[in-house]
Amino acid sequence: MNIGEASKLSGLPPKTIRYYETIKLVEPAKRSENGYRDYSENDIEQLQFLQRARTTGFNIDECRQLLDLFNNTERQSVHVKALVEEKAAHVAKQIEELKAMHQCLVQLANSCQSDEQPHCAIIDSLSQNAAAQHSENTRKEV
Amino acid sequence: MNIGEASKLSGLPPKTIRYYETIKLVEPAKRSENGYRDYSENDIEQLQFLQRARTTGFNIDECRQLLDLFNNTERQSVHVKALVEEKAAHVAKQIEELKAMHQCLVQLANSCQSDEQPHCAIIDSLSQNAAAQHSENTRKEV
DNA sequence: CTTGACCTTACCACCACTGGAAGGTTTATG
DNA sequence: CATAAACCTTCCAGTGGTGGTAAGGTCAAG
Repeated sequence: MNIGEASKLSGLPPKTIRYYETIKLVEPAKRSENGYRDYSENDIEQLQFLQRARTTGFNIDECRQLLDLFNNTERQSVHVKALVEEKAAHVAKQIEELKAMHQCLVQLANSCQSDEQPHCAIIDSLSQNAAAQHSENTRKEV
Repeated sequence: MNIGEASKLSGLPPKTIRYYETIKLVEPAKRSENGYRDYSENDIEQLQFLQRARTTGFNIDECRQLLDLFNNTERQSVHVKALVEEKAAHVAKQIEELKAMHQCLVQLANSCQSDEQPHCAIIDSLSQNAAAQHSENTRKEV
């Protein structure tokens, strides 16, 4: 089957499938006589696996490891779980960072009196002395 | 002052400062007779402003807008606030997405019996039919 | 005089694609 | 049968925000 159909079945754009081949994430597909890539059922499975793993949040390197485990019938499930848990911990950390960032943004927004005047506590806060936002009269000594 | 000191005062690596110049995020710095970049107090302020805005989570394009507002004494604080609130909403959305991803990973990890056997519910779940994980005897008809 | 710490430009690499150009092949339609 | 549309191919460039390196100029200290 051609790359177009493989794309539909796997949910990955043709470009991405070719890209995965160039970075050796998947084996190069067989070629038909006309030079077109020709995908087997097994190839499709791998591509679907990758599509799911990517949308689940694994990056290419992690997908490579998962795919190795996927293709290795000697695998031990404890290894797979370790990989997933590591990833979960990483995502949890990202969430914490974003929460902090969000909190910071909300505080900034709240500090602004939001009118047609040029004076803005957000600008003050991002400029010069971050301490300024802690004093009530956020004065413009700049 | 040279770029090294500007770097220390602003918290931005010299590379990043030069990069900001090439993408015209900041005005090109004056040059000393020897060709070295020469930074003024005002330049440092702008760089510090950028450093804070970046670590607060604004990307380059958003920094460009913030910097315009920073430099525009005719600004209306309501515009600044709008920018920050938009960003906060965006970050909130990112957090939700990551939470969903985290939830998915945790479920995957929990579904795995984690032993030395090759059979693994995580692999099953990422491969072929996601429905397989719902049946108890996740058989290998593949 | 030499060493080392700075500075300069310019280029490649990263991640995970995505878009486009230029060209070959197949299929559908007139 | 001619042509056009829809495929397919490879290759090149760009994204964001640096990091790293190279090759070279400048400056201060011993």
